[in-house]
Amino acid sequence: MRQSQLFTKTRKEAPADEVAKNAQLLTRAGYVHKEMAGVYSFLPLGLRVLKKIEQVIREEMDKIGNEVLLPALSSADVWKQTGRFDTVDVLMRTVGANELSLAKSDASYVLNSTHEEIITPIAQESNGSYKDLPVAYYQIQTKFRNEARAKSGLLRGREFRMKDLYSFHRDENDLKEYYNNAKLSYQEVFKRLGLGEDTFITLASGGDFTTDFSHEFQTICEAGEDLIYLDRKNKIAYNKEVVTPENAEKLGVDFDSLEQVKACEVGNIFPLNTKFSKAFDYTYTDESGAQQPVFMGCYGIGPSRLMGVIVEKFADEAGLVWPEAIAPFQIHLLSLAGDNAEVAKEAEEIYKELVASGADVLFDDRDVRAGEKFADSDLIGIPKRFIVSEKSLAQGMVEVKERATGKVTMVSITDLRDSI
RNA sequence: CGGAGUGUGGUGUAACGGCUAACAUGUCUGCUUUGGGAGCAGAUGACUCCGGGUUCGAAUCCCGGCACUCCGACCA
Repeated sequence: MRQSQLFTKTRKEAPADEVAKNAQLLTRAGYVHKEMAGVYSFLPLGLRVLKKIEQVIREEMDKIGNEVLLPALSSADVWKQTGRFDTVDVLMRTVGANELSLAKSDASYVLNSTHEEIITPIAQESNGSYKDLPVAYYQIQTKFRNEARAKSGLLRGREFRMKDLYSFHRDENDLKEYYNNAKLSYQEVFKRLGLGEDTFITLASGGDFTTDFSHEFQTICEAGEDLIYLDRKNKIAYNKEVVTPENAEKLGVDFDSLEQVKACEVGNIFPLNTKFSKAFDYTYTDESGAQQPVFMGCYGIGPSRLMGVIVEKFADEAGLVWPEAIAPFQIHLLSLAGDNAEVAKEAEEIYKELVASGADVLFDDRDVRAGEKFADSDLIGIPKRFIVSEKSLAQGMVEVKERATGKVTMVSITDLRDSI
């Protein structure tokens, strides 16, 4: 893509109302635009990153489930059926045509904050036999949560992207087996996103559900909202909310001996057991013809929050720094031509060859000074920078600079062409 | 949802209750410059968040609302 065609521009200063590092840099670099607190538009660069994160997740989830797309909007009835219509305070309730009441209890519709209420009846329709189980569905979609306090840029939004997977099983053992397997898939996702070393399975409260603990995936991050007690040696952590004398005894863990670190929850998995199948009266027929309750699990990852976490962890003073797996482009080609037509022509040719070879490249073909191109390139944070200038061309070279390390190497144009 | 703070050109800031709301940046013209957001000249751009009130006079003081940010609560 040509940078002259990119419709966003970079800014020297972040808007005063953005305090979080991720929001400041993503806004300055033109990746996102804030619509209101906790609600962002994803602009071309930001959308490319988001899609890449989602694609990594999709590839891993395809190994353990079937992708679907569920509606963001649903009827209030299904939420009333599980009793969560009145109890979930982040639920966004809304009304339809001809409805005047704004009382939340009168709302006919819901902007979904999670999809157990939607997927359970769907699964029920097609999976009524033991032969159909286990089965798992997932989606990557926009969720709504009416957070009382949206904050920290992409880290806690009122509208955000989420991958949610739901699994259905004939009994608790089968659920457990799948659940443990899902844990491994999650670890693979975070590893591929470059967060493997700093992401830990963390015991957290079972929340609303009938379980002792749920499992969170917490990434060490100063900007995170959670405090975890980390046992690095055993690669496990405990959310502060479960650090109690009773749990110390139950788990046989001395919490005081553990390292306390701030972290951000990037994933969460719950054994739901029969909570939702009971609400919808979802049973399956076993081998003997008897009706049995279906056991469920749910598994979430927040792609847009991950984007924020990755910015928080890798960015430096000069701007964003993307891991290759999710960078908006792999190569940032800068043409420092000035009025040297030969340099411009050479840069143009290299660009065309890169594109023809399928390389993922952003070409700064703008007629601006070198300093501005460097500053923008640092800010945008593409992993590799290729610089074509009078200086480098005179030696038949292209300068290659790594964004993350600042390491510079000179590569001959012939070698570069060969490697393309 | 409790507490605190802040709302001024696209962006960042300034302005004692008193002149035509100032400066920087951005954007547009022209010149100049060309390896780290360079320089010169000109132009463009604001019902000072909304609604009331006090006052001869309000960006400024008061009341109400809304929005944003931070701390806390919450986060199935």
